[in-house]
Amino acid sequence: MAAVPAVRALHGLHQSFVLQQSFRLVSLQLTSTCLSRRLCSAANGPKLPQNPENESLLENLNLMGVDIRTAHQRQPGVFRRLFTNEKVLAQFLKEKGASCKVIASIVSRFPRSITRSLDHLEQRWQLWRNVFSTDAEIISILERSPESFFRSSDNENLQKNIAFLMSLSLSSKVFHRLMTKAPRTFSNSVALNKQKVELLEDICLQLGGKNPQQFAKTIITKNIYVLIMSDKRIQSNVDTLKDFLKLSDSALLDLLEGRGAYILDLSSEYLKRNLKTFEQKMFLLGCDDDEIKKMITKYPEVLDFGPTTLNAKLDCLLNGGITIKQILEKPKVLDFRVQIIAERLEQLQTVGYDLKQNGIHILDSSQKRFLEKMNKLSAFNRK
DNA sequence: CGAACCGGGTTCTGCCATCAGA
DNA sequence: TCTGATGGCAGAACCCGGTTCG
Repeated sequence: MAAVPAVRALHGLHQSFVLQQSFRLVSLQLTSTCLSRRLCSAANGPKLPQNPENESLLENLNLMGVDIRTAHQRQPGVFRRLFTNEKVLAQFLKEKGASCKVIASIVSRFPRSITRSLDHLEQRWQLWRNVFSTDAEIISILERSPESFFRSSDNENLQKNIAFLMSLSLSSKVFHRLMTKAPRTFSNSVALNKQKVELLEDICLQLGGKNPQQFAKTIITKNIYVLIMSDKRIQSNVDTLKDFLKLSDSALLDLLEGRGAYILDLSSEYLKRNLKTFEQKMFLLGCDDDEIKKMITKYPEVLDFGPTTLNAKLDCLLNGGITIKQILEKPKVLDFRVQIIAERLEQLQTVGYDLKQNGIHILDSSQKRFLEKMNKLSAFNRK
């Protein structure tokens, strides 16, 4: 991971950006004008009330290998524009190392990308390059999610966002991850991001926390997706956990700052539904309210399993001779997928491993560790 | 030394609704 | 009335290994 000296690089960003802007404006305007004369497509005649589609644009997109049907379906308005920059965009991305196939895919999925000017593209790219050390990293994000890069035309907002998110003093590693894995965060308006951070701080204060800034930082560090989730969802999930678990404020705060942060971004209805089915299943298995709550507090990720997955895992363990009590004590054995749990149970049986006596912790180990253990057990059996 | 604890890494877009401005 | 910009939504687990404990 080229985690880039993001912090360092971005420190001087503001000053250099202002300077760059005034300098670049002159040179880029020239380039842009020249390029646009040569490369922009233009429809015949002025804009008509019927908004006819731009023929030369269609031709260009076809040549580029763009999936016109998809593009048309997604943003039909683009096709009626008099001026578009598809050739400029293609050239620009090509210079950054994107293949023709990737460019076609980007335009197919987010046609509005072809409305951006060269000047705009260069500014935006530069802002991203202050976080990433190579063009290739940015291209791979663009390929994955063209919308994240292109949806907003507001470079100033992007710059402000970077500055704001930097001000949260996230580690450079986390910042890099945020921009790589949740690039949408950076096309939110700064106001929205601020509002989301404030929400996290408020939740902390409501629960009697003393350091709201640190709390927000911890939550974002553990779950980089919280900033692209609605306030409604985050608040609802906090409320759901609070209502169900009936924890003290400080215990809930601990939970959220710990593993609980990972389930904050779940769809709130999904979380509620899983909570309900989990509760029902555990009641059926003879657990009481207290045990169920303890298990969730210990291992909140259990709420990330849909009913099918949850039941399959529990049944697999129970059929393998493990008691529900053992699972309550060590819920992390549910971490691995059913297939692995089943395979391990079978392997353990062949070497005569006594799960009742030795405990079930062995199921919660990496493949490497499990294999090592199995080898030892087999060797021991041969003696 | 092995067991147990603990936390970290991966992963998240593509579509829809709404609103403001042209 | 059309378009672009923006916010929000659904969807849904798994694996690894460092460190501490006994």
